[in-house]
Amino acid sequence: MTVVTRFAPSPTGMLHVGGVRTALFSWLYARRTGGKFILRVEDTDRERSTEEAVRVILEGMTWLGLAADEGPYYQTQRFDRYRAVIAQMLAAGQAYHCYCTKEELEAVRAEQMARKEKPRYPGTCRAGGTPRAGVEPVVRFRNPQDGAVVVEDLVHGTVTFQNAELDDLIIARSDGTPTYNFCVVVDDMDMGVTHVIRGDDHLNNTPRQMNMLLALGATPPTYAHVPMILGPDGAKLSKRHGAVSVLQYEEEGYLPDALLNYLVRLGWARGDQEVFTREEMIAAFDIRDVNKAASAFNPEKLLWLNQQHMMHAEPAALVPHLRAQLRRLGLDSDNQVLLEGIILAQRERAKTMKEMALNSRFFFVETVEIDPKAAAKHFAGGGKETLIRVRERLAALGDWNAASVHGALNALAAELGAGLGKVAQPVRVAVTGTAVSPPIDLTLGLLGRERTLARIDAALRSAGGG
RNA sequence: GCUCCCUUCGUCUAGAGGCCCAGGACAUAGCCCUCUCAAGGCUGUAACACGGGUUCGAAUCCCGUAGGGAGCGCCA
Repeated sequence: MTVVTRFAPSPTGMLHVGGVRTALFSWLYARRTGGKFILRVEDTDRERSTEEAVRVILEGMTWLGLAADEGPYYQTQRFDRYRAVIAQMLAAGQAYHCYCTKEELEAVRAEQMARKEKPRYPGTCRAGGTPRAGVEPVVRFRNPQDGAVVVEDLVHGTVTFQNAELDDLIIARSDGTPTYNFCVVVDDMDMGVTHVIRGDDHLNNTPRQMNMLLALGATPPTYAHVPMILGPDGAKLSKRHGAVSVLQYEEEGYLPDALLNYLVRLGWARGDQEVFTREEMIAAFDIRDVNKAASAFNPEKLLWLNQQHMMHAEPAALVPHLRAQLRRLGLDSDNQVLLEGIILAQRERAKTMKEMALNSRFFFVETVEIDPKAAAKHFAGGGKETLIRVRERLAALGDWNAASVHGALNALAAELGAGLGKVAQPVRVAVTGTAVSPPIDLTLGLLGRERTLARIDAALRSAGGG
């Protein structure tokens, strides 16, 4: 049997890392087993669903490279089908009309709570409700009253629910629209979903859904309820910490593969391996190995992993990411050699592509502004004189590349009887404006002779007569 | 309140009765390397929630307790 998984987000909020991780698990499981991955947008709550949220879901999935084999389906486009199934269940006696009003039910609930009982529908209309003037009935599913439902969950193991604990849930509102638990059941059945991978906040819904599936003559899928992701402080993920749109990670300069790698390791591991390529993840992942406990989102580790991916990636593959970040700064270049050179020089000193772009601005601007503190430290005490001599040597260089620059600076340092630092720092400040940059030879090699000399001249002028 | 779920270093995790006075990673501290910053290497601090069992032997099995979470909606 071919595995069919699905990701079914509801567009009532931003797609955040929690949703992305369940999507990732579903996608990985499908890829791993050679199955099919479906995207389904659960937009039956028309008041809270937004176009914007749908857009983030679609763009986010694309950015992450979690392509769906089928879909996106929209539940709002399947209302006819839901209505037909409801009619069928009504006719078969598997569902019934309930004329109780919200007010009455709320009163009952309050009493039950006062008596410290589990609030539940008392079954007033189960034996046959009486139509009342002015009351549009809802439709309830006739849940079995005896026996138990056993969920063989792939991550939690066997979980048993007594039917006596379950009441008759509403599957259609008084305005005729179907409710969530019912739509899920019909969709999973119609779409041939074999494995439902979702957040464990749905574990309690599972027995009801299974009962409906059974009533409809369908075989319930296999379930896997994965733990939630907590904020960095261990509290539930909310807008206040961590729960930002996935697209925000793109803006911040994270690589999709790094985010995915981080997320897959939240609740799952294979021995001691930390860094996974997409292919390695697919080859190693099994939903059965996912942990049961919730885990806290750790931004520092994500940062570390992002850098790991930056360092392991082909420089050419990072060029589009660098350019995208440069454009955000109002800079750009199509010089492939320069861009790849910068990536090679900067990737071990930046944790995100955004940071890399920020640190590389001096390669793309005409003139740099020199940090006064850096100037004070490195142009004083002979620094300026050193700079003059460096300029002479560099101007006289035949070939201009990292190796020749390296040779010239080293030779000068040796002649001065000083460490390379004495020579490199003044130059670094002059050409980059700060005391921090990639190795000086690489930096000058990429910058080019013209700009290097011009910046040294400018620095010399600004350093004045002192 | 009731039902269901969960519990190894600050964080993510390895661990499926002896290999564990608990291993790796992030973070953190120190050292090394070094033209700056990094990256990298080495070393350190740091955990089996608690209490009972079962067993020759338990982080691993069982039962409680505590703590956390979810559900109990004409939300998804």
